[in-house]
Amino acid sequence: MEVKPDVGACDGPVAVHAREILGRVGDKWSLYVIAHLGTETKRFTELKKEIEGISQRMLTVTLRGLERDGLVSRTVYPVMPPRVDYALTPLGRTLLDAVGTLVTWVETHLGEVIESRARYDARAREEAALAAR
Amino acid sequence: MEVKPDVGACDGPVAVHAREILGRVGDKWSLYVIAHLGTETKRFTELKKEIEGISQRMLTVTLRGLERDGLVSRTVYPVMPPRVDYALTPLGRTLLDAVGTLVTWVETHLGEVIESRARYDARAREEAALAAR
DNA sequence: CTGTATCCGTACTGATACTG
DNA sequence: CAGTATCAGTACGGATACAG
Repeated sequence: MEVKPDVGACDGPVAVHAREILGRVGDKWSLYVIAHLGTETKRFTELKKEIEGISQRMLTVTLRGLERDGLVSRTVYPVMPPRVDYALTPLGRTLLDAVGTLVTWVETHLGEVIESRARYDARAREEAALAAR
Repeated sequence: MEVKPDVGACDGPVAVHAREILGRVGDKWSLYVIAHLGTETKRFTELKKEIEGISQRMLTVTLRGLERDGLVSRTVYPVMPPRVDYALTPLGRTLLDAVGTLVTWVETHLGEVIESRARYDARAREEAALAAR
């Protein structure tokens, strides 16, 4: 796929709003929620269990944001105990490709990034030691 | 492309570190810097001018982070006035696809997201007004 | 079960001023 | 030109308690 090297270089409406959208998609949890939902329908507690480390609050906040943006649908069943289903909307499902690409990239190149960090930090420590003299 | 619906569902090392990597890639500015660099080499000020709204500090911080992760190379020319060139490394260039997919998605679906937000907010206001009685 | 409300520490951010 | 240093405001994120 061809990459557009000049996102936002033009100052049209797209550039103006692009950041807040990426802010949603790129925030700490949204990508995880989207990836975990995939094409399935899941309940609140299912997501909570599967997405390791997310707090109840953050899951709620993230789901609300995604719902507001039309990426996730929320279905409440008025039963006791309550039951709420979440699923990607058609719009949300169009994001799966992009998310999948990113996730695959991370899985593929994670090792290289970690090694690069280690090298960088080692070099930084050396230079700091040198400068101390 | 096939999406893996269960990122992090397994609790291996990938799941452990995936978030910090996505944290780098998905932070407020990294995607912009990567997209703007593309396959070109650019100077600090060029990037500063092209990426609307970024502060000098944040551009520095972002570039340092990307350099640490091995995604961006930094070349200093010891001349007066100083000149520093930035470019994507081969590793960084492998990210262009993923970034491009996301950027394209945003450009394509931005309108739908904004409309959805407007609808959601309008509905929320109605319900708030109803509840006030 | 699926939330909401609140508190509180921290990390991020931008503005500003200064340097080689 | 290309940074670094500092500081103050804010938004975020987690823990906890409580409710429908």
